[in-house]
Parts: sequence; structure tokens; C-alpha cells
Amino acid sequence: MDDPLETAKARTRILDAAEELFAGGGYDATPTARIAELAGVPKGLVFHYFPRKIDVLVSLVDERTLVTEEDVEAVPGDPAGTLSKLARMLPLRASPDMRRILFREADTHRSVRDRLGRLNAEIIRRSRFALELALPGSRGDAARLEAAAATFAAVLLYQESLCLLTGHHIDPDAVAELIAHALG
Amino acid sequence: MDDPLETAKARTRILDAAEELFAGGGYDATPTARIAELAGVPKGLVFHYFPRKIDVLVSLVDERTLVTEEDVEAVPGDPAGTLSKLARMLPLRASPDMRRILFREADTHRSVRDRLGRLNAEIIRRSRFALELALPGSRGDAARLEAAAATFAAVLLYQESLCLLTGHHIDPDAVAELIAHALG
Amino acid sequence: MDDPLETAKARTRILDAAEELFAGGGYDATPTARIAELAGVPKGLVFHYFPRKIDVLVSLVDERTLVTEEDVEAVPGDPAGTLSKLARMLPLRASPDMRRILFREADTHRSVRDRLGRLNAEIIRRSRFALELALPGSRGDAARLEAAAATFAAVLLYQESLCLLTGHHIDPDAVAELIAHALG
Amino acid sequence: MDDPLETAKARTRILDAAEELFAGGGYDATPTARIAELAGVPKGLVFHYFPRKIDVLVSLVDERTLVTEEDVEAVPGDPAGTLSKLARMLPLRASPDMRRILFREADTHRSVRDRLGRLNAEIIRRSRFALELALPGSRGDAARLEAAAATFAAVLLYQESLCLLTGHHIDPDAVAELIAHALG
DNA sequence: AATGAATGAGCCTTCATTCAT
DNA sequence: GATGAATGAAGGCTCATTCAT
Repeated sequence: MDDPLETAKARTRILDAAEELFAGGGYDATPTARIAELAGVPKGLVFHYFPRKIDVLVSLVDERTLVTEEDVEAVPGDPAGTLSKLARMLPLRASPDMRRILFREADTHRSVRDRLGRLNAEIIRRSRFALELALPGSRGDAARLEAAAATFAAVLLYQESLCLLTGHHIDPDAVAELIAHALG
Repeated sequence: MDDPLETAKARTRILDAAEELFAGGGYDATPTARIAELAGVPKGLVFHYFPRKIDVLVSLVDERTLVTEEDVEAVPGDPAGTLSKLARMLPLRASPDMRRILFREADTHRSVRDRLGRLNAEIIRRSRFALELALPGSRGDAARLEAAAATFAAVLLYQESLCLLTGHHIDPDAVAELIAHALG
Repeated sequence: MDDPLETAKARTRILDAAEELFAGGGYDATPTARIAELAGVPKGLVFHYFPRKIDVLVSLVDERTLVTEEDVEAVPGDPAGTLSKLARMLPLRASPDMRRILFREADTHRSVRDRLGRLNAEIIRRSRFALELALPGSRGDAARLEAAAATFAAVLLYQESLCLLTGHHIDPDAVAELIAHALG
Repeated sequence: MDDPLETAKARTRILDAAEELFAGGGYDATPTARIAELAGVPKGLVFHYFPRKIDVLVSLVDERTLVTEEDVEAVPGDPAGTLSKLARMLPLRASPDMRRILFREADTHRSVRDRLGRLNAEIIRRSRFALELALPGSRGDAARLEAAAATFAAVLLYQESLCLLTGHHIDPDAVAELIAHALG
């Protein structure tokens, strides 16, 4: 029970449980007691690792919505394929659950909102960058490029939410193709 | 001061207050006492009109996300303009506040989720219909048309949320133009 | 709606409803709104006839646990038969529902307790009186006669309650016979 | 101050307080806050031990109306004395307070009703058994024996209630003597 | 007399958080 | 570190009662 490995595992299990529950019922509707229960740890231990309940959410957002520096490898002449590659990288950075949490709790907690803003900005930036590299010449209209990047980011971020909530699925590849065609 | 008028006003004021507060801090984080306070009515009156707190949300969703039958008047040969017109009709059906509420509470309450699904489906259907009418010939690829409609609906629905949360604004007109270009 | 007959009926229907509900779930657990509903009258009317909720209970007890003056006609030489006759008169004075109410609410409201006390005293007195008349000579032990009267009263009063609650039925006639035999 | 001791004491004190208050004013009329106050514990602790208010009542009934297996030791030839002995054992199993609670709350809560039924059946069975053993020969009428047992049980169970409510006292010993005489 | 909207005190219950061990 | 009893503030909801019409 008292080796550092076990300890690390308890903390991780708490975050795992919180991620699942926050994504499911929301932060407010999730008692810390239920997080502890699902994590299989005593209630007091949650407060040992996270002095306030909000720290669980903040830690989750800080540690599980990675904003990496590496850009996608653009394929010149294939903007659609490049965007599709970008789309497939997103879940590695923020799981569908974490994206759901970011949206749901964004306007309740500043740190979450900030993180969502940064994630959104990053995806737009990468979409723009990828499109610039992938497009034959950069003769494209700058405003249209911006709209394209923003649209793609919006679709990417909301995709699972929309599917989960309404049952309607949007295929990122089809959107990538659509956008590429619009800029082509 | 007229009784039937006053009565109607009290209920309406409660819904107004709830709409504002639910959109702001979320359903769970909004005490009924605060709804009453903002509405300027005693706490008990909220429960007179809405026996359970959830009934406030359900009534809000039922009464303020109207799904009307009338379609937008398509302008043949101008798909971008037609989509823009559609975009300007949306707030009449569901205010930005209501759309925010629909998203945030969707996975907690079935009736809200259902309403969001119907609203989304309706916007996709209208976008598709408007594009079909507006496009010169219907030689467009059906799958691409579908992706276009879904993308436009996603952007419309999420637009204010995204702006509110991240500060990043997407111009529906620019997206309409982008999509029109992709299909043109 | 406004003739005195209708009015009288509304008051009666309210008391009928209250008797049923108080006997079933208890005074505290019965909202006045539910009484009005079962009586088929608007909520406000209950308070028109009975300014306080407690007045419904008090009126019920006052009007429906009649303490009459007439004694049972004793049959000399047949104490058992005389007690049985007495037993059959009891429901006319206080229905099983009213007796249940008397017991349940007795220690919550003084007026109810008083009425229960008077009803109990009356039944004991009549049992004693009936036995004195029915017994061949009054050579019986006075203390034993007192115990007999009290026992018979207790059994009579609790009879339906006991049966209703525990499913165990006590036959008043058998107890009358038992007591008669003890005194014979 | 010892932790496990303190803990046990807190729960016990809550039950003690509840027993007193439920017997006095009734279950519905007793706020949990008042139980806590009388028990000298914070309000929240009541719900720590008893998640719902009804659990306090159920626990009380489960833990404080013991139905033991040991029978009373019958004295052959002295049915009155045997019944009196039985009467003196009853308070050990269910205090007057608990009997009052059993009656008052019986028709609202199934578990209470069941317990009352079992207690009543047990007392009848023991009375019958004691009388059979105590009576010289078993030539007594079986039906009359049954009526005697049921009557004695009714008097035993209702005795304090009746006294408490009406001020009229029934002496169990006198009833025991009466019944013995009836069967003798 | 009849009606139901209006009012607010009070209750059960939840839950984050503390703390002694 | 680990544990769960202890604490009390706050929220949803009920309901007797009032009152304008």
C-alpha cells in the first residue's frame, strides 16, 4: 500500500474515474465520494491528492489535454489528406471525454475555459499552417483560408459531442475534402 | 396588475431568468432561489409553476426552441446567400442562450438531448434543401452536399458557444461562401 | 353551485375525504391539497370551511365520534349476549376509520386525546353497567368486574386496528363469552 | 473520547433521541434536526449513520423490538401467575415507547407493520403456550383458549398506550386473573 | 361563496471539506 | 500516507396559509 508505485496508481485511478464521471454527468453532478468509489479508494484520499474538488478538474485538464509543439507533416498538393492526418492526431491530444469536459465546464471554471481556448486556437493554427503548406501556391484568399481553418477546427472539436448527443455523425475526412475543394 | 396578465408575466419572468442563468452558470450550478430572485418572484412560486426544477429546463427547451415548418426562401444561383439567410433565421428559433443550454445539458437530460437532436437534424435538412434549390444544376456530388450541410449546421449551432468560450469568432457568412465555393 | 345544499355537500365531502386520508396515512402526512382533490373541491374551499388544517381533524372528531346517552338494553342472565350487543353498537358511534384516527393522532392534539379518553371511559362505563344488569346477582367481585369492563373496552377499541395492522382478527363475541364465563 | 467508543455512542444517542421523540410526537412531526439536537450531534451525522430519515425508524424497530426464542417458565396450576410473569417480560423486549411507535407508524411503513404483526403473533403464541402448560388438564375449550390468548396479547400491547392517552390504567395482573378464572 | 395564484417558513437531504487517529 | 467519522452550509421541495378577484 505504501510504495510509490501504489501511490501513483491511486492518483491515476482517481483521475481516470473523474474523467469518466465528469464526461458523463458533469462536474457539478459528480460527488467526490462517487469518484473515490469508482476509483476504489477511500473518500479521504481524494482530498489528500486534490485538496479541493476543483483541483481534480484542473489537474485533469492540465494533464490530459496536451498541447504539443510538433506540427503535422503537411503533404504538398494534398490539403484534404493533410487535414485528415491532423484530424487523426487530435484524439491523442485530448480524448473525446476530455473534449466533452472542456466544453461542458468551460464557462464555469476559468482555467478550463482558457485551456479550451488554447486548444481551439492551436487546432486553427495547425489547420491554417497545414493548408498553407499543402496548397500548391499560397495564392488563396487569406480570409477564406481563415474561415476554412476555423470551420475545420469547429467540426473537429465538436464532432464526437455532436455524434454522442444527436446520433448524427460527421466524417472529418469528408469535411477535409470539402474544404480542400473550396480552396482548390 | 391585471390578474391573468400578472400571472402570465410571473411564469414568463421565471423562464427568462432561468434561460439567462442556465446559459451562464449551468443548470446544476443555478439554485432555484436565484432564479426566483432574478425573476423577482418568491421562491415558492417557481415550484407552483414548475413542480420540479428540471421542469423549468424542460419547459424552456420545449417552448423556446421552436422547430417551425417554413423553409428559407432559396435564391437560385446564390447558394452562399441562401445559407446566409438561413443563418440569420436561426436565432429566431433558438437564442444563443438556448443553444448553449441545449449543448451543456444535453447528456444529462434526455428531453434536452432529443430536442438538440431534432434541431440539428432540422438545420441539416434545411441547409441541404436550400443548397439543392440554390445550386445551378443538381449535378453536385450527394455525399459532398451532405458533408456541406452537416458542416454548416455544426458551425451555426456551435458558433456563439465557441465565440463565448474561446473568444474566437467564426463568421457564418464566410463559411457560407466557403461551402458555396466548394460546391460550385 | 351556490345553493345551500351544494354547500353542505362540499363540507361533507371534505370531511369524508379527510377521514379516509387521515385514517390511511395519518394527519401529518396528508396535505390539505390532497383532501381538496379527493373531495373534488378547490383547495381554497377547504380553508373557507376550516380556517386551520387542525380544524378539519377537530371537526371530524367532534362530529363523527358521537358519545350518545342511550345505554344498551341489558339482557338479565345473559352477560355475554349483552356485551355482544354493545359491541355491535360501537361502529355506529365511531367508525373503524375514526377509531384509527383517534389513536393515531391522540398524543399530537389534545382535543383528540380528550375525545378518545371520553370514548374509552364511556365504553368501560357501559360495559360495567351492562354486566351489572346482566349478571344474576351483583355478588361479583367489584375489582374483577372493573377489569372485565376495561378489558372488553380495550379489545373493542383496538379490534379493527389490530386486525388491519397485523392481520390477526379477534372476535368480540368470543371475548364477550370469555368474560361472561369469568364472571359467571 | 476513544474513537470507536464515541462512534458507537453517537449512533446510539441518535437512536435514543429518536425513540423518545417518535414516541412523543410521532415520526412525521419529528424533524431530523431535533433528533440531532437531542442526541447532541450535528445534523449531518444523523444522515451519516442513517441515509434516509425512515432508516432511523426502521433501525429502531429492527434493533429494539427483539423477538427472542426463550419462553416463559410456566407454573402448572397457576395460569394467572404464569400470564403475569409473561407480562413482566414484555418491556424487556419492546419498551412502552417502542410499542407506541409500532402502533402509530404501523400503517404508514410496511417494515414497522410487519414487526408489529410478528410481536403480536409471538405474544399470542406464548400466552397460549403458557396457558396450556399452566392449566391442570388441557380439557379447556380450544376456541376459548385462543380468545383468551388474543385478549391478553391485546391488553398487554395496548396497555401503556391506553394509559398514556386516556389516563385509564389497566392492571395486567387483574386481567391475567380474570382470564385464568374464565378458563379455570 | 369560490378560486387558485402567491408566499415563505421549514424540512429532508447532499456534499465538500476537516481532522483525529 | 490512509481512513472514515464528523461538520454545517446550502439546495430542492412541500405545504399551510393568505388574499385578490
